[in-house]
Amino acid sequence: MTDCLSCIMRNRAICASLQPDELLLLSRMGRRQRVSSGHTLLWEGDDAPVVANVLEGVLKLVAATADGREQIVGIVFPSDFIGRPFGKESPYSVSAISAAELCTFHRDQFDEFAADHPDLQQKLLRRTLGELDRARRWMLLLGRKSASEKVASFLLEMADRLLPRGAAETARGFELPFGRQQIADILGLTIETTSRQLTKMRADGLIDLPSRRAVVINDLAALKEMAG
Amino acid sequence: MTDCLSCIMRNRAICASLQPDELLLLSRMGRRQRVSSGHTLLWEGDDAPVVANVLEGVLKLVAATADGREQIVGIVFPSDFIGRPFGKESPYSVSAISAAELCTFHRDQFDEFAADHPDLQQKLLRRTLGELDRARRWMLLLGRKSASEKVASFLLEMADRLLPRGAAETARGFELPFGRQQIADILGLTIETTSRQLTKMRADGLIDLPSRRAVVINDLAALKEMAG
DNA sequence: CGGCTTCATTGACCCTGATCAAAAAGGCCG
DNA sequence: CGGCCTTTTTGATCAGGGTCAATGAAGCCG
Repeated sequence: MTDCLSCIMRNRAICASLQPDELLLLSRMGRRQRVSSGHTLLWEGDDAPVVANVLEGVLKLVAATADGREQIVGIVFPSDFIGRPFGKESPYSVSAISAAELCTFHRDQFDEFAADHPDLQQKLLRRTLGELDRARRWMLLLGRKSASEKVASFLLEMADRLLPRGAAETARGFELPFGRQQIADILGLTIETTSRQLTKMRADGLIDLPSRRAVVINDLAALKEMAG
Repeated sequence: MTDCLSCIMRNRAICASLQPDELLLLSRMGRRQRVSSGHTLLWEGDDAPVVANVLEGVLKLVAATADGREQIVGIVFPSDFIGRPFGKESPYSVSAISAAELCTFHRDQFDEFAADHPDLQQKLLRRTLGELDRARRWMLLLGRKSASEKVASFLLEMADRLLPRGAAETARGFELPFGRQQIADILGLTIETTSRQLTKMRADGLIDLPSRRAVVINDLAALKEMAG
Protein backbone atom coordinates (compact mmCIF):
# COMPACT_ATOMS: atom_id res chain seq x y z
CA MET A 1 0.00 0.00 0.00
CA THR A 2 1.04 3.57 -0.56
CA ASP A 3 2.82 4.84 2.49
CA CYS A 4 0.53 5.51 5.46
CA LEU A 5 2.84 8.30 6.59
CA SER A 6 1.91 10.39 3.59
CA CYS A 7 -1.77 9.42 3.70
CA ILE A 8 -4.18 12.35 3.58
CA MET A 9 -6.08 10.76 6.47
CA ARG A 10 -2.94 10.27 8.56
CA ASN A 11 -4.19 12.59 11.27
CA ARG A 12 -7.93 12.24 10.93
CA ALA A 13 -8.74 8.53 10.70
CA ILE A 14 -8.27 6.07 13.56
CA CYS A 15 -4.66 5.59 12.40
CA ALA A 16 -3.84 8.92 14.05
CA SER A 17 -3.35 6.92 17.26
CA LEU A 18 -0.35 5.04 15.85
CA GLN A 19 3.40 5.65 15.91
CA PRO A 20 5.40 5.52 12.65
CA ASP A 21 6.64 1.97 13.30
CA GLU A 22 3.14 0.71 14.06
CA LEU A 23 1.88 2.45 10.98
CA LEU A 24 4.39 0.55 8.91
CA LEU A 25 2.99 -2.73 10.21
CA LEU A 26 -0.54 -1.63 9.45
CA SER A 27 0.34 -0.46 5.96
CA ARG A 28 1.62 -3.96 5.15
CA MET A 29 -1.83 -5.38 5.98
CA GLY A 30 -3.95 -2.89 4.11
CA ARG A 31 -4.48 -2.02 0.53
CA ARG A 32 -5.90 0.94 -1.34
CA GLN A 33 -9.07 0.30 -3.24
CA ARG A 34 -11.06 2.52 -5.59
CA VAL A 35 -14.77 1.90 -5.85
CA SER A 36 -17.04 3.55 -8.36
CA SER A 37 -20.32 5.28 -7.61
CA GLY A 38 -23.16 2.83 -7.07
CA HIS A 39 -20.96 -0.14 -6.26
CA THR A 40 -21.99 -2.22 -3.23
CA LEU A 41 -19.11 -3.38 -1.06
CA LEU A 42 -20.93 -5.32 1.63
CA TRP A 43 -24.32 -6.97 1.42
CA GLU A 44 -26.88 -7.00 4.21
CA GLY A 45 -26.81 -10.33 6.03
CA ASP A 46 -23.59 -11.58 4.44
CA ASP A 47 -20.43 -12.11 6.37
CA ALA A 48 -18.36 -8.94 6.18
CA PRO A 49 -14.74 -10.02 5.72
CA VAL A 50 -13.32 -6.52 5.27
CA VAL A 51 -13.11 -3.33 7.27
CA ALA A 52 -11.85 -0.04 5.87
CA ASN A 53 -11.05 3.59 6.34
CA VAL A 54 -12.64 5.96 3.88
CA LEU A 55 -10.10 8.25 2.25
CA GLU A 56 -12.34 9.91 -0.28
CA GLY A 57 -15.98 9.83 -1.36
CA VAL A 58 -19.26 9.12 0.38
CA LEU A 59 -20.94 5.80 1.14
CA LYS A 60 -24.33 4.83 2.50
CA LEU A 61 -25.38 2.09 4.92
CA VAL A 62 -28.73 0.66 3.88
CA ALA A 63 -31.17 -1.62 5.68
CA ALA A 64 -34.06 -3.06 3.70
CA THR A 65 -37.29 -4.96 4.30
CA ALA A 66 -38.00 -8.24 2.50
CA ASP A 67 -40.28 -6.45 0.02
CA GLY A 68 -37.68 -3.87 -0.94
CA ARG A 69 -38.37 -0.77 1.14
CA GLU A 70 -35.06 0.85 2.01
CA GLN A 71 -33.85 2.96 4.89
CA ILE A 72 -30.45 4.61 4.91
CA VAL A 73 -29.12 3.98 8.44
CA GLY A 74 -25.77 5.69 8.15
CA ILE A 75 -23.72 7.98 5.95
CA VAL A 76 -19.99 7.50 5.73
CA PHE A 77 -17.62 10.35 4.95
CA PRO A 78 -13.85 10.53 4.49
CA SER A 79 -11.93 9.54 7.64
CA ASP A 80 -14.86 7.40 8.82
CA PHE A 81 -14.49 3.70 9.43
CA ILE A 82 -16.65 1.00 7.83
CA GLY A 83 -17.19 -2.67 8.48
CA ARG A 84 -17.94 -4.80 11.49
CA PRO A 85 -14.97 -5.73 13.68
CA PHE A 86 -15.25 -8.89 15.79
CA GLY A 87 -16.67 -11.22 13.25
CA LYS A 88 -20.34 -10.60 12.85
CA GLU A 89 -22.19 -10.40 9.60
CA SER A 90 -23.08 -6.95 8.43
CA PRO A 91 -26.67 -6.04 9.39
CA TYR A 92 -26.83 -3.57 6.50
CA SER A 93 -25.29 -3.17 3.07
CA VAL A 94 -22.62 -0.62 2.26
CA SER A 95 -22.65 1.14 -1.12
CA ALA A 96 -20.66 3.97 -2.60
CA ILE A 97 -22.81 6.92 -3.64
CA SER A 98 -19.90 8.70 -5.24
CA ALA A 99 -16.55 7.48 -6.53
CA ALA A 100 -14.64 6.55 -3.41
CA GLU A 101 -11.21 5.52 -2.28
CA LEU A 102 -10.80 3.16 0.64
CA CYS A 103 -8.03 1.71 2.66
CA THR A 104 -9.17 -1.86 3.34
CA PHE A 105 -8.06 -4.61 5.73
CA HIS A 106 -9.01 -8.21 6.27
CA ARG A 107 -11.27 -8.14 9.28
CA ASP A 108 -9.50 -10.92 11.17
CA GLN A 109 -6.09 -9.39 10.64
CA PHE A 110 -7.41 -6.01 11.68
CA ASP A 111 -9.04 -7.43 14.81
CA GLU A 112 -5.78 -9.02 15.79
CA PHE A 113 -3.82 -5.85 15.18
CA ALA A 114 -6.38 -3.82 17.14
CA ALA A 115 -6.14 -6.17 20.10
CA ASP A 116 -2.43 -5.32 20.33
CA HIS A 117 -2.97 -1.58 19.97
CA PRO A 118 -5.21 -0.21 22.71
CA ASP A 119 -4.94 3.36 21.44
CA LEU A 120 -6.31 2.31 18.09
CA GLN A 121 -9.08 0.44 19.82
CA GLN A 122 -9.89 3.46 21.92
CA LYS A 123 -10.14 5.66 18.83
CA LEU A 124 -12.47 3.10 17.35
CA LEU A 125 -14.53 3.05 20.53
CA ARG A 126 -14.82 6.85 20.51
CA ARG A 127 -15.93 6.81 16.91
CA THR A 128 -18.45 4.05 17.55
CA LEU A 129 -19.91 5.89 20.54
CA GLY A 130 -20.25 8.98 18.36
CA GLU A 131 -21.99 6.98 15.65
CA LEU A 132 -24.36 5.51 18.22
CA ASP A 133 -25.27 8.98 19.47
CA ARG A 134 -25.92 10.11 15.93
CA ALA A 135 -28.03 7.04 15.18
CA ARG A 136 -30.11 7.67 18.29
CA ARG A 137 -30.75 11.30 17.44
CA TRP A 138 -31.84 10.07 14.03
CA MET A 139 -34.29 7.68 15.70
CA LEU A 140 -36.07 10.68 17.24
CA LEU A 141 -36.33 12.21 13.78
CA LEU A 142 -37.65 9.00 12.19
CA GLY A 143 -40.13 8.21 14.93
CA ARG A 144 -41.48 11.58 15.95
CA LYS A 145 -40.84 14.36 13.47
CA SER A 146 -43.10 15.66 10.69
CA ALA A 147 -41.98 15.85 7.06
CA SER A 148 -41.04 19.55 7.28
CA GLU A 149 -39.12 18.99 10.52
CA LYS A 150 -37.32 16.07 8.94
CA VAL A 151 -36.18 18.02 5.89
CA ALA A 152 -35.09 21.03 7.96
CA SER A 153 -33.15 18.77 10.35
CA PHE A 154 -31.53 17.06 7.39
CA LEU A 155 -30.31 20.31 5.86
CA LEU A 156 -28.86 21.44 9.19
CA GLU A 157 -27.10 18.13 9.72
CA MET A 158 -25.65 18.28 6.21
CA ALA A 159 -24.48 21.86 6.65
CA ASP A 160 -22.78 20.72 9.83
CA ARG A 161 -21.05 17.75 8.24
CA LEU A 162 -20.24 19.16 4.82
CA LEU A 163 -19.07 22.66 5.62
CA PRO A 164 -15.51 23.09 6.86
CA ARG A 165 -15.21 22.88 10.65
CA GLY A 166 -16.89 25.76 12.41
CA ALA A 167 -18.22 27.31 9.23
CA ALA A 168 -21.70 25.89 9.68
CA GLU A 169 -22.82 29.01 11.52
CA THR A 170 -21.78 31.42 8.79
CA ALA A 171 -21.21 29.81 5.39
CA ARG A 172 -24.40 29.06 3.61
CA GLY A 173 -24.00 27.04 0.44
CA PHE A 174 -23.00 23.43 -0.08
CA GLU A 175 -23.34 20.57 -2.50
CA LEU A 176 -25.26 17.50 -1.32
CA PRO A 177 -23.80 14.12 -2.21
CA PHE A 178 -27.36 12.76 -2.52
CA GLY A 179 -30.19 12.79 -4.99
CA ARG A 180 -33.81 13.27 -3.89
CA GLN A 181 -34.52 9.56 -3.57
CA GLN A 182 -31.58 9.13 -1.23
CA ILE A 183 -32.68 12.06 0.89
CA ALA A 184 -36.08 10.38 1.11
CA ASP A 185 -34.39 7.10 2.16
CA ILE A 186 -32.51 8.93 4.89
CA LEU A 187 -35.62 10.65 6.24
CA GLY A 188 -38.12 7.81 5.97
CA LEU A 189 -40.22 9.74 3.45
CA THR A 190 -41.16 9.32 -0.21
CA ILE A 191 -39.33 11.19 -2.94
CA GLU A 192 -42.46 13.22 -3.68
CA THR A 193 -42.87 14.46 -0.11
CA THR A 194 -39.19 15.32 0.06
CA SER A 195 -39.36 17.28 -3.17
CA ARG A 196 -42.49 19.14 -2.09
CA GLN A 197 -40.97 20.15 1.23
CA LEU A 198 -37.84 21.49 -0.43
CA THR A 199 -39.89 23.40 -2.98
CA LYS A 200 -41.97 24.91 -0.21
CA MET A 201 -38.87 25.96 1.73
CA ARG A 202 -37.55 27.67 -1.38
CA ALA A 203 -40.88 29.39 -1.97
CA ASP A 204 -40.80 30.62 1.63
CA GLY A 205 -37.32 32.03 1.10
CA LEU A 206 -35.60 29.80 3.66
CA ILE A 207 -33.28 28.25 1.10
CA ASP A 208 -32.17 28.48 -2.52
CA LEU A 209 -31.72 25.47 -4.78
CA PRO A 210 -29.36 26.75 -7.48
CA SER A 211 -28.85 23.31 -9.00
CA ARG A 212 -30.07 19.77 -8.44
CA ARG A 213 -27.75 19.00 -5.59
CA ALA A 214 -26.77 22.43 -4.35
CA VAL A 215 -28.39 24.07 -1.35
CA VAL A 216 -27.98 27.59 -0.02
CA ILE A 217 -29.30 28.37 3.41
CA ASN A 218 -30.81 31.84 3.57
CA ASP A 219 -32.37 31.78 7.01
CA LEU A 220 -30.51 29.56 9.42
CA ALA A 221 -32.55 30.64 12.44
CA ALA A 222 -35.85 29.84 10.75
CA LEU A 223 -34.47 26.48 9.65
CA LYS A 224 -33.49 25.65 13.22
CA GLU A 225 -36.89 26.74 14.42
CA MET A 226 -38.47 24.50 11.81
CA ALA A 227 -36.29 21.50 12.74
CA GLY A 228 -37.97 21.45 16.17
CA MET B 1 -18.93 -1.49 47.35
CA THR B 2 -20.01 -5.04 47.86
CA ASP B 3 -17.36 -7.38 46.54
CA CYS B 4 -17.23 -7.55 42.73
CA LEU B 5 -16.11 -11.18 42.95
CA SER B 6 -19.50 -12.22 44.27
CA CYS B 7 -21.43 -9.88 41.96
CA ILE B 8 -24.26 -11.55 40.04
CA MET B 9 -22.99 -9.82 36.88
CA ARG B 10 -19.40 -10.93 37.41
CA ASN B 11 -19.41 -12.99 34.23
CA ARG B 12 -21.92 -11.12 32.13
CA ALA B 13 -21.10 -7.40 32.35
CA ILE B 14 -17.96 -5.81 30.93
CA CYS B 15 -16.18 -6.65 34.18
CA ALA B 16 -15.91 -10.24 32.97
CA SER B 17 -12.71 -9.13 31.21
CA LEU B 18 -10.93 -8.41 34.47
CA GLN B 19 -8.69 -10.46 36.75
CA PRO B 20 -9.43 -10.65 40.49
CA ASP B 21 -6.78 -8.04 41.36
CA GLU B 22 -8.07 -5.62 38.75
CA LEU B 23 -11.58 -6.21 39.95
CA LEU B 24 -10.50 -5.18 43.41
CA LEU B 25 -9.27 -1.85 42.05
CA LEU B 26 -12.50 -1.32 40.17
CA SER B 27 -14.63 -2.18 43.17
CA ARG B 28 -12.91 0.60 45.14
CA MET B 29 -14.07 3.11 42.55
CA GLY B 30 -17.63 2.01 42.17
CA ARG B 31 -20.65 2.01 44.36
CA ARG B 32 -23.97 0.18 44.39
CA GLN B 33 -27.01 2.34 43.86
CA ARG B 34 -30.70 1.53 43.99
CA VAL B 35 -33.04 3.60 41.88
CA SER B 36 -36.79 3.44 42.04
CA SER B 37 -39.13 3.10 39.09
CA GLY B 38 -39.64 6.37 37.26
CA HIS B 39 -36.48 8.01 38.55
CA THR B 40 -34.36 9.81 35.93
CA LEU B 41 -30.62 9.34 36.36
CA LEU B 42 -29.27 11.39 33.47
CA TRP B 43 -30.95 14.30 31.70
CA GLU B 44 -30.79 14.91 27.97
CA GLY B 45 -28.24 17.60 27.17
CA ASP B 46 -26.67 17.68 30.62
CA ASP B 47 -23.16 16.59 31.29
CA ALA B 48 -23.23 12.92 32.28
CA PRO B 49 -20.75 12.50 35.13
CA VAL B 50 -21.54 8.87 35.82
CA VAL B 51 -21.38 5.59 33.98
CA ALA B 52 -22.81 2.34 35.33
CA ASN B 53 -23.44 -1.34 34.91
CA VAL B 54 -27.02 -2.44 35.35
CA LEU B 55 -27.35 -5.28 37.86
CA GLU B 56 -31.11 -5.47 38.04
CA GLY B 57 -34.14 -3.78 36.51
CA VAL B 58 -34.86 -2.09 33.20
CA LEU B 59 -34.11 1.47 32.09
CA LYS B 60 -35.03 3.49 29.02
CA LEU B 61 -33.04 5.98 26.97
CA VAL B 62 -35.31 8.81 25.83
CA ALA B 63 -34.78 11.56 23.25
CA ALA B 64 -37.35 14.33 23.10
CA THR B 65 -38.29 17.28 20.89
CA ALA B 66 -38.57 20.80 22.30
CA ASP B 67 -42.37 20.51 22.40
CA GLY B 68 -42.35 17.29 24.38
CA ARG B 69 -42.72 14.45 21.90
CA GLU B 70 -40.69 11.51 23.11
CA GLN B 71 -38.90 8.67 21.39
CA ILE B 72 -37.35 5.80 23.30
CA VAL B 73 -33.96 5.25 21.62
CA GLY B 74 -32.68 2.41 23.74
CA ILE B 75 -33.70 -0.15 26.33
CA VAL B 76 -31.24 -1.18 28.99
CA PHE B 77 -31.35 -4.59 30.64
CA PRO B 78 -29.26 -6.19 33.39
CA SER B 79 -25.57 -6.56 32.44
CA ASP B 80 -25.85 -3.63 30.00
CA PHE B 81 -23.72 -0.55 30.36
CA ILE B 82 -25.06 3.00 30.59
CA GLY B 83 -23.54 6.44 30.33
CA ARG B 84 -21.23 8.18 27.93
CA PRO B 85 -17.51 7.50 28.36
CA PHE B 86 -15.06 10.13 27.10
CA GLY B 87 -16.63 13.23 28.42
CA LYS B 88 -19.55 14.16 26.27
CA GLU B 89 -22.93 15.26 27.46
CA SER B 90 -25.63 12.67 27.24
CA PRO B 91 -27.72 13.13 24.06
CA TYR B 92 -30.67 11.43 25.74
CA SER B 93 -32.05 10.99 29.22
CA VAL B 94 -31.87 7.74 31.15
CA SER B 95 -34.79 6.72 33.38
CA ALA B 96 -35.61 3.60 35.34
CA ILE B 97 -38.86 1.98 34.26
CA SER B 98 -38.72 -0.54 37.07
CA ALA B 99 -36.89 -0.59 40.37
CA ALA B 100 -33.27 -1.03 39.42
CA GLU B 101 -29.88 -1.66 40.94
CA LEU B 102 -26.78 -0.16 39.38
CA CYS B 103 -23.08 -0.28 39.90
CA THR B 104 -21.96 3.30 39.22
CA PHE B 105 -18.59 4.97 38.58
CA HIS B 106 -17.42 8.51 38.12
CA ARG B 107 -16.96 8.88 34.41
CA ASP B 108 -13.48 10.38 34.56
CA GLN B 109 -12.23 7.72 36.92
CA PHE B 110 -13.78 5.03 34.76
CA ASP B 111 -12.24 6.47 31.59
CA GLU B 112 -8.84 6.45 33.22
CA PHE B 113 -9.25 2.90 34.45
CA ALA B 114 -10.47 1.78 31.02
CA ALA B 115 -7.45 3.34 29.32
CA ASP B 116 -5.23 1.06 31.42
CA HIS B 117 -7.32 -2.05 30.76
CA PRO B 118 -7.55 -2.82 27.05
CA ASP B 119 -9.62 -5.96 27.61
CA LEU B 120 -12.27 -3.92 29.39
CA GLN B 121 -12.22 -1.40 26.60
CA GLN B 122 -12.55 -4.14 24.04
CA LYS B 123 -15.60 -5.52 25.84
CA LEU B 124 -17.06 -2.05 25.85
CA LEU B 125 -16.33 -1.68 22.14
CA ARG B 126 -18.03 -4.99 21.38
CA ARG B 127 -21.08 -3.95 23.33
CA THR B 128 -21.20 -0.55 21.68
CA LEU B 129 -20.95 -2.11 18.21
CA GLY B 130 -23.82 -4.41 19.13
CA GLU B 131 -25.91 -1.48 20.35
CA LEU B 132 -25.19 0.39 17.13
CA ASP B 133 -26.38 -2.57 15.06
CA ARG B 134 -29.54 -2.75 17.12
CA ALA B 135 -30.16 0.99 16.80
CA ARG B 136 -29.76 0.78 13.03
CA ARG B 137 -32.18 -2.10 12.70
CA TRP B 138 -34.61 -0.01 14.73
CA MET B 139 -34.15 2.87 12.28
CA LEU B 140 -35.52 0.66 9.50
CA LEU B 141 -38.54 -0.06 11.66
CA LEU B 142 -39.11 3.61 12.52
CA GLY B 143 -38.62 4.90 9.01
CA ARG B 144 -40.22 2.28 6.83
CA LYS B 145 -42.55 -0.10 8.65
CA SER B 146 -46.32 0.09 9.07
CA ALA B 147 -48.02 0.07 12.47
CA SER B 148 -48.79 -3.67 12.33
CA GLU B 149 -45.24 -4.49 11.23
CA LYS B 150 -43.89 -2.35 14.05
CA VAL B 151 -45.92 -4.06 16.75
CA ALA B 152 -45.12 -7.53 15.43
CA SER B 153 -41.41 -6.69 15.27
CA PHE B 154 -41.57 -5.35 18.79
CA LEU B 155 -43.11 -8.51 20.20
CA LEU B 156 -40.49 -10.66 18.48
CA GLU B 157 -37.64 -8.51 19.73
CA MET B 158 -39.03 -8.65 23.28
CA ALA B 159 -39.45 -12.41 23.13
CA ASP B 160 -35.84 -12.61 22.04
CA ARG B 161 -34.53 -10.38 24.81
CA LEU B 162 -36.79 -11.42 27.66
CA LEU B 163 -36.94 -15.18 27.28
CA PRO B 164 -34.02 -17.23 28.56
CA ARG B 165 -31.31 -17.80 25.96
CA GLY B 166 -32.44 -19.96 23.12
CA ALA B 167 -35.97 -20.30 24.39
CA ALA B 168 -37.36 -17.69 22.02
CA GLU B 169 -38.19 -20.32 19.43
CA THR B 170 -40.26 -22.45 21.74
CA ALA B 171 -41.42 -20.66 24.91
CA ARG B 172 -44.36 -18.42 24.31
CA GLY B 173 -45.30 -16.27 27.26
CA PHE B 174 -43.51 -13.34 28.87
CA GLU B 175 -44.10 -10.23 30.90
CA LEU B 176 -43.31 -6.89 29.29
CA PRO B 177 -41.53 -4.31 31.42
CA PHE B 178 -43.51 -1.60 29.58
CA GLY B 179 -46.93 -0.05 29.61
CA ARG B 180 -48.74 0.82 26.39
CA GLN B 181 -47.47 4.40 26.26
CA GLN B 182 -43.90 3.19 26.47
CA ILE B 183 -44.43 0.66 23.70
CA ALA B 184 -45.79 3.53 21.61
CA ASP B 185 -42.68 5.61 22.42
CA ILE B 186 -40.47 2.76 21.30
CA LEU B 187 -42.30 2.27 18.02
CA GLY B 188 -42.92 5.88 17.07
CA LEU B 189 -46.70 5.40 17.29
CA THR B 190 -49.49 6.77 19.48
CA ILE B 191 -50.85 4.80 22.40
CA GLU B 192 -54.17 4.40 20.61
CA THR B 193 -52.66 2.86 17.47
CA THR B 194 -50.53 0.54 19.59
CA SER B 195 -53.53 -0.62 21.57
CA ARG B 196 -55.61 -1.16 18.43
CA GLN B 197 -52.90 -3.24 16.79
CA LEU B 198 -52.51 -5.46 19.85
CA THR B 199 -56.26 -5.90 20.13
CA LYS B 200 -56.44 -6.87 16.47
CA MET B 201 -53.62 -9.40 16.85
CA ARG B 202 -55.47 -10.96 19.76
CA ALA B 203 -58.72 -11.05 17.76
CA ASP B 204 -56.84 -12.78 14.93
CA GLY B 205 -55.53 -15.38 17.37
CA LEU B 206 -51.85 -14.50 16.92
CA ILE B 207 -51.37 -13.65 20.58
CA ASP B 208 -53.06 -13.70 23.97
CA LEU B 209 -53.02 -10.83 26.42
CA PRO B 210 -53.75 -12.48 29.78
CA SER B 211 -53.00 -9.35 31.78
CA ARG B 212 -51.97 -5.76 31.14
CA ARG B 213 -48.31 -6.49 30.63
CA ALA B 214 -48.29 -10.19 29.80
CA VAL B 215 -48.07 -11.50 26.24
CA VAL B 216 -48.40 -15.04 24.96
CA ILE B 217 -47.35 -15.76 21.41
CA ASN B 218 -49.66 -18.29 19.77
CA ASP B 219 -48.41 -18.16 16.20
CA LEU B 220 -44.75 -17.32 15.95
CA ALA B 221 -44.57 -17.95 12.21
CA ALA B 222 -47.45 -15.60 11.47
CA LEU B 223 -45.88 -12.97 13.70
CA LYS B 224 -42.61 -13.21 11.81
CA GLU B 225 -44.49 -13.00 8.54
CA MET B 226 -46.26 -9.90 9.83
CA ALA B 227 -43.03 -8.26 11.02
CA GLY B 228 -41.88 -8.10 7.39
C1' DC C 1 -65.03 -3.19 50.27
C1' DG C 2 -65.51 1.08 47.74
C1' DG C 3 -63.95 5.24 45.86
C1' DC C 4 -60.13 7.30 43.40
C1' DT C 5 -56.56 7.41 40.19
C1' DT C 6 -54.14 5.66 36.47
C1' DC C 7 -53.94 3.01 32.37
C1' DA C 8 -56.08 0.82 28.35
C1' DT C 9 -59.63 0.36 24.96
C1' DT C 10 -62.90 1.90 21.69
C1' DG C 11 -65.17 5.21 18.57
C1' DA C 12 -65.64 9.14 15.22
C1' DC C 13 -63.38 12.15 12.43
C1' DC C 14 -59.58 14.40 10.11
C1' DC C 15 -55.00 15.36 8.24
C1' DT C 16 -50.46 14.32 6.81
C1' DG C 17 -48.01 12.01 3.83
C1' DA C 18 -48.40 7.90 0.52
C1' DT C 19 -49.75 6.51 -4.01
C1' DC C 20 -50.63 6.85 -8.79
C1' DA C 21 -49.93 9.49 -12.82
C1' DA C 22 -48.11 12.92 -15.81
C1' DA C 23 -45.28 16.72 -17.10
C1' DA C 24 -41.03 19.25 -16.80
C1' DA C 25 -36.24 19.78 -16.28
C1' DG C 26 -31.50 18.18 -16.53
C1' DG C 27 -27.79 15.42 -18.07
C1' DC C 28 -25.39 12.79 -21.61
C1' DC C 29 -23.75 11.34 -25.88
C1' DG C 30 -23.72 11.04 -30.69
C1' DC D 1 -27.62 20.99 -31.32
C1' DG D 2 -31.06 17.31 -30.77
C1' DG D 3 -32.80 13.09 -28.97
C1' DC D 4 -33.12 9.98 -25.17
C1' DC D 5 -32.99 8.66 -20.60
C1' DT D 6 -33.02 9.81 -15.76
C1' DT D 7 -34.33 12.67 -12.12
C1' DT D 8 -37.32 15.95 -10.20
C1' DT D 9 -41.46 18.43 -9.85
C1' DT D 10 -46.31 18.95 -9.74
C1' DG D 11 -51.15 17.39 -9.46
C1' DA D 12 -55.15 14.56 -7.86
C1' DT D 13 -56.75 11.19 -4.87
C1' DC D 14 -56.64 8.03 -1.01
C1' DA D 15 -55.74 5.73 3.35
C1' DG D 16 -53.07 4.88 7.53
C1' DG D 17 -52.53 6.55 11.55
C1' DG D 18 -53.14 10.76 14.44
C1' DT D 19 -56.32 13.53 17.33
C1' DC D 20 -60.04 14.30 20.32
C1' DA D 21 -63.32 12.36 23.34
C1' DA D 22 -65.59 9.02 26.10
C1' DT D 23 -65.91 4.58 28.23
C1' DG D 24 -64.09 0.67 30.57
C1' DA D 25 -60.82 -2.00 33.34
C1' DA D 26 -57.08 -2.38 36.84
C1' DG D 27 -54.53 -1.22 40.66
C1' DC D 28 -54.24 1.29 45.26
C1' DC D 29 -55.13 2.69 49.71
C1' DG D 30 -57.92 4.19 53.40
